[in-house]
Amino acid sequence: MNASPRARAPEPTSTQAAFQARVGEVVRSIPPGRVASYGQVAALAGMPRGARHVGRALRLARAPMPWHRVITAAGRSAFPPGSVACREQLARLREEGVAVVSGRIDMRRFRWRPNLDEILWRLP
DNA sequence: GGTTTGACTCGTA
DNA sequence: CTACGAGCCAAAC
Repeated sequence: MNASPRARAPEPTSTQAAFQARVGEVVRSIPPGRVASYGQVAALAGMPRGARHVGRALRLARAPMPWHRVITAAGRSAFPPGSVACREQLARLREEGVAVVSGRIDMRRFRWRPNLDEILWRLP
């Protein structure tokens, strides 16, 4: 056994792990050519006001996932304008056919609208 | 313990 | 249209 609990490698609690796993499921469900806001992903992952936590979950994510399809509710990249991450995100979205005008995306056109089944599948 | 931080959001001006 | 502030909540100090 591990005699020193403090020596244990930093692992997420079951709650965090569950949330992060759900974020991963939701994000991987976003089809190419569509985008979702952080708040939308948070709600679908079971945390209605956890928009900020989605960002962290994506940053800490180990498994590859289409993180570039998650943008702010205002239709912009959450990364600083002009940053490498921002440009890569917008470039990836453009490759998928998402129109990016002045660093902005029309959420009314490109926002992912999961059908009822997709929503129900990830309910607890 | 309290305080700050952050890949956010929303209302108000 | 942009700007600002309050609200949000777990992690990191």
